Amino acid sequence: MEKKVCGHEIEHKERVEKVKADMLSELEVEKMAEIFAVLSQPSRLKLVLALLKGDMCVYHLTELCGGTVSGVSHQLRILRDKNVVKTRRLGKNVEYSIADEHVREIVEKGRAHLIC
Amino acid sequence: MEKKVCGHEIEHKERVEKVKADMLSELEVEKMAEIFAVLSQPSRLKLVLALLKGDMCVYHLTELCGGTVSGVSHQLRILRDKNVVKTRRLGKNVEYSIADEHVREIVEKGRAHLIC
DNA sequence: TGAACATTTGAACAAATATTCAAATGAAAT
DNA sequence: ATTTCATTTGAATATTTGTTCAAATGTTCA
Repeated sequence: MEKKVCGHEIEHKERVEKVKADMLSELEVEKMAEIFAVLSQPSRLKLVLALLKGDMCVYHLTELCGGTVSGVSHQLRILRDKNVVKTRRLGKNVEYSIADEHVREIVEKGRAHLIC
Repeated sequence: MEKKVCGHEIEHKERVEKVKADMLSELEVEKMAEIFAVLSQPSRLKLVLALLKGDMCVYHLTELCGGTVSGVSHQLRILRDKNVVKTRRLGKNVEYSIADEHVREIVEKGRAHLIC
């Protein structure tokens, strides 16, 4: 006998097991969450948005995004550790740039969601 | 006289001003960051991943994703407040589903970044 | 109406995270 | 070599955020 709604009967339990089977592993979910975590801080997202428009050194990023140079450097380190940005040294300066194009896509999708 | 690298000279200041001009507002960046923040918690992301496979009630989501019913309900509330999921009541149960397709796209992009 | 079930809420606690400030490192020029 | 400029680091504080437990709400069915 079938219930209209889930009353946690066996039938649904089987369905749950099926969905469970092709869920991502705990580790994969955590890795994925990290990408979003990195973009979830306005101060950091602002840095990424700025870098999407052009490569820049810490000083200019600070001018553009506010805060202190030290603070910005801390954020950039996190972005770097999580493969969102990369660096190259140019004399006394360090130039930051977006690490790969996936980042651009993720950010764009996020922006699209904003508009709705 | 032009320097090879940015020594924070006037020329670059102008470029910075130009980029600043078409940056998103503080509020827009915060709104955008919120979307990512919501997906940045493994426990929450797992719920979203599950719901992308099918609509479900709190109880089943808890079975699938672990934790306590109360905890899951708290997370779902956050997801709901941020327009990631929506609800409809079905008798005693509340069925959760993904609020809009943008969510799917964002999550997929995040997953793509994972693979690289 | 009251008993049973499903979900939500609030408050308290615990854990994770950003930001600040001072000091350290790295690179270039004098 | 030492001074100057650009960036990074570490430790401390402050803030935000997730999780838990107990109680409350809403819904159905007898």
